[in-house]
Amino acid sequence: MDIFLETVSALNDETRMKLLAFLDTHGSLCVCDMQESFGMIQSRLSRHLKILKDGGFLRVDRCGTWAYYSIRSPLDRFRSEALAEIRCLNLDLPPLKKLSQNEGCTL
Amino acid sequence: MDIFLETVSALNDETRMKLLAFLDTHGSLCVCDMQESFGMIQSRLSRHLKILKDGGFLRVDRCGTWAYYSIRSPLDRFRSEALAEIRCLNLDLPPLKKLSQNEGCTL
DNA sequence: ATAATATATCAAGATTTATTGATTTAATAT
DNA sequence: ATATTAAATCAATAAATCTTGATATATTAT
Repeated sequence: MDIFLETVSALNDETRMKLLAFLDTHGSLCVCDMQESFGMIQSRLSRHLKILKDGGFLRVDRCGTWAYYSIRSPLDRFRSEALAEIRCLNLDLPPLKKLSQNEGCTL
Repeated sequence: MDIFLETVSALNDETRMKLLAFLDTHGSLCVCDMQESFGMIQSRLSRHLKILKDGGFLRVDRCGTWAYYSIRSPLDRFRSEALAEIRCLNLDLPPLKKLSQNEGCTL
């Protein structure tokens, strides 16, 4: 029960739906670029990303101090359907602002 | 967005997951029987059932003062997957206590 | 008409979750 | 070593949700 509730409650937030849609569109992004794109403070983003990761939606690749988040693949059926629903919502997403000049990492 | 969030937040509660599992097992039930089975006060159940109905999971058939709730059919893909997940959880459900002597309604 | 039953809704308090700003940890650059 | 940058975590407050008890509405029974 708890595991599924954790998955559901990860979905249960407008900010997190937009983050999923954003990562779905742009692939792998570091926290600072999402922070810049969404105009949110870092602690807020970090918390939401952790909830999405714990809910089984995201993977993290660490590279020095950078953390690159992306949508886990493959997703199970429930999470896939959730993502499909989110795609259909045509959420109003901010433009991607890439600030990080992190050439050292190849993911 | 709001419609899908309403669907997700309907799922986002342990009591409501159990109600879905209970109705999935027993079919169509009136509020008073669920109230008796779960040992919950009526206003609490009524509220949760409304949230599940507004979230698109349940239908209601009214019959005099009785309201019979059951799982909507057909469910769309997302809600079907959610129900499938809930079935797999093997939730600890109370035994069904049927009190209502409502023979007048044939649903 | 009155009483009893089934359900829905409302208001208040309790609980949970989200946001912010500050602090911490760790890696990189000077 | 010091400063800077990226990210995570913590504590306090704000906001949303859940629970309870009371009330309202509507139907059925006497």
